[in-house]
Amino acid sequence: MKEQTGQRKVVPLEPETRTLADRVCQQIVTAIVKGEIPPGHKISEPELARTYGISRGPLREAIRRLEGWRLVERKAHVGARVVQLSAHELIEIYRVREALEGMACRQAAQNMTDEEIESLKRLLDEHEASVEQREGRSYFQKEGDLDFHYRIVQGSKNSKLLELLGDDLYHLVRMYRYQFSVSSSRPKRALKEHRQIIDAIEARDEELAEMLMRRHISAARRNIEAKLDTDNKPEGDKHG
Amino acid sequence: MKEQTGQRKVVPLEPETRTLADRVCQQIVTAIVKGEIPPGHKISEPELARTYGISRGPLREAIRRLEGWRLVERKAHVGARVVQLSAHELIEIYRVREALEGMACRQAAQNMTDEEIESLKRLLDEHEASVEQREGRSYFQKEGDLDFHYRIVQGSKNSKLLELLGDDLYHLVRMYRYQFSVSSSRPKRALKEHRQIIDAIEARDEELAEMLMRRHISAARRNIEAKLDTDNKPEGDKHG
DNA sequence: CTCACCAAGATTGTCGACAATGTTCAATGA
DNA sequence: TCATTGAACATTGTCGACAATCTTGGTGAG
Repeated sequence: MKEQTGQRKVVPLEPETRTLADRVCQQIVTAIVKGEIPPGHKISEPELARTYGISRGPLREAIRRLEGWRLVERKAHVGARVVQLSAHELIEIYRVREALEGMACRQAAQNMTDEEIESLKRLLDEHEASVEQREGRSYFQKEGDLDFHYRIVQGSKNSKLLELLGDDLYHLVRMYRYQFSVSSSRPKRALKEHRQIIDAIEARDEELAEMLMRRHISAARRNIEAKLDTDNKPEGDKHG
Repeated sequence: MKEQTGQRKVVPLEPETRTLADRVCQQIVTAIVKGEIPPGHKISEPELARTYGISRGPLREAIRRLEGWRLVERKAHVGARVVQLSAHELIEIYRVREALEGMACRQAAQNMTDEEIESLKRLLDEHEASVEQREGRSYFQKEGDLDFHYRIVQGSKNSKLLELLGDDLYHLVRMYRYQFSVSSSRPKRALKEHRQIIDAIEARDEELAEMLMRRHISAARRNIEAKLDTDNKPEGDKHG
């Protein structure tokens, strides 16, 4: 607003305005999501404090916020652990996503700007190129899929939806995608479904958009269920 | 598991096993929800530390968890404030509730035990008595309504749903119910809708149960929208 | 040999102090 | 008169130390 008050540079340069706890919180989230700190693993305060070169104060605050996000669970006088979702809970998350993102997609059909739609279509073009080239790096595919979903939720213009999905559920989904390579098994199929969805949004067909998104996530859920079944049943008991 | 190891009393009596930060966190939540700390109000660390008689350490951790729950917002080097929802955001929450609790109600029709259904029906009997007697204490009515919804969500047996609704959204809903006396305007109507819902659940009619719940919450949302309209429109601008 | 008990070590919880940043308000000059 | 500056104050951020609790390994009795 007021930039010409003096001839000095007014650009604050954003001099690392975030607090230590904020930064370390983000680092821990990344570490958890990437699987560097696996689910169920103990979060040792002295160890992490040494790792990040900070004292335990900000670290504990970061852990408390992660606790609020339900990425870690804490027991008094015992310590914090990364949450470990059962197969059942992972399925539950996908059911919640089905309801939430179905609604998000409906609202996105109402509220997304033409510009956002165009941008999202370009993103899908990139994904298609990536899939066709079969670069083998499933990383892009995994993150790309959530990028798509994230943008839909953004397009719904419902901030509460964005908080719930973006801050709570997507972290967990990401985390378990890194762990087992879930849901990247049918990239072409998924991409086709993404295109259908954005087409419905572009046509402002709320009904269809919601239905397609629900079906898309439902398919992903059944895909995981099948995978979990084949992972659990045939091997009997491992490492006798 | 092992209880008879010695002849001493093994009952731990739960000697205040919770941590200071845990207890003060709950106290702050209560204070916020009851409106003792109103929306948008500054959360002063020295002041609260004096109030609760603790040091700033545990207090800051409690605030960080509340930040994760999105009950407070924090700006670095400035402080934390209780979230202040715009009318638009409150409506957004009700839309999210519509999707989430609709699904919860469907799953409750699948998964609630007969015992839980009976218990919930008895709760509605209590509510009815309360409404008929018109005790005037709207407190029970307000809390009673959320009790009903909470039990439905519990009955869905979907733990993620319970976390999202019970820990995140219901706090906010409660908070704004205390603030303006929202949605207690049609207690008889609401009670009738509750009865319809539990009847559908008892009949294991998933489709109907979901539809009734969505309609119930949608009606509450429109009720709020109307209230907000009449609150904002007629007065023009208040206090010159 | 097994189990209970106990002591030492490690980890978590709490506190007070200091540093860094933001805010307020009075004094100054145009 | 009004905007700007800067200094004093208050608040937030970070740290190290101590207390409380849990865990672990060893010892001894049955």
